[in-house]
Amino acid sequence: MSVHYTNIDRSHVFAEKTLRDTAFGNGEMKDKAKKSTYRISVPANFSFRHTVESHGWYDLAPFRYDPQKSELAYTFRPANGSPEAVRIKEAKGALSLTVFGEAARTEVIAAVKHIMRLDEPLDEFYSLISQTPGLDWAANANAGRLLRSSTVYEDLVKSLCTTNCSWALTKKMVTNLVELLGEPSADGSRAFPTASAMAARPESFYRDEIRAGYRSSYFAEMADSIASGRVDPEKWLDADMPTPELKKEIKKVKGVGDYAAENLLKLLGRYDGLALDSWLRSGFYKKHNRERKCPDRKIERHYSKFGKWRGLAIWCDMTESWFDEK
DNA sequence: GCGTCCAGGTCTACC
DNA sequence: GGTAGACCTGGACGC
Repeated sequence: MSVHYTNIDRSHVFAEKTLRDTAFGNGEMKDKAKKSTYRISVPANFSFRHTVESHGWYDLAPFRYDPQKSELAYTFRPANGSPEAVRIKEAKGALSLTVFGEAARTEVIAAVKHIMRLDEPLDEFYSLISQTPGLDWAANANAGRLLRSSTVYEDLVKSLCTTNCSWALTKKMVTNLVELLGEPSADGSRAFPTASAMAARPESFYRDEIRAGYRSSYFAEMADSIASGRVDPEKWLDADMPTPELKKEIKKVKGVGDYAAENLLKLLGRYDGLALDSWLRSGFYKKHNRERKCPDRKIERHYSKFGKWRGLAIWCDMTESWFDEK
């Protein structure tokens, strides 16, 4: 997911000032909001840091991440209510959640489980890679859970924002969407805009305000189809169809091609596709092909031995250096 | 400061 | 099925 990945600048991981300025919204508003804390257990093979920093999503609004405190904040929208901010922190083999708002406990926990992928079984993947030099690190570190948003719709829009542009532009487009269309929570931070809020804006808004360029018509069309119910991305999560068929379904959304569809499929828990983009390709050339370009077919052959896990295998293979001890 | 070039993924038209 | 060109932005570069 170059998504995450295109031209990613990981120096921001330590951009403490920026994080502190924006981490948890308006302090005064936060003080007035109802505060609840919960604790949820995590699987034995779960790593907070490797999940949060698995790809660039933590750097996109409405996520806020403070690596110094190992704290991830996210503003989401409960099914029937106003947006609420939740802080997620590791706490001795569990996760500690602090919520500012009135959301039901079950709803908060369900959202965090979805975001952090706590119910995703990775034992088979770890067993497969643990004997593979160069990939065994991921099994040892419990890496491989790819952070996702609270809804498939949000991940779909973000995926579109990663296509054909630098990471800086991706961040800008997502930030603009949240700041200009997202509804504020009690702590002042904003949730990702609803499809209805997006559908209410004309194409010119996306071109002039969001700075989405030629993607503007895609945003407008996508939002309209989702708001009207013609497309329901949440159904893709439990779709009872083979991955190639689901990929075709996803690609019906204008603006979503092979890369974006396969990237979204990874966030749905299907790793059959590699989601190749320029960043992954250049990483492969450097690591496995003596820095020389090669056809995608060669990359696909290289990872074919990982079967249905190949998309996760290439991602772990290319991101190992992100977690080198600093 | 201005103009030019380039990278990035998808769509459309064409072969 | 494969390929070329257009789409748009922002960064890099030269002047």
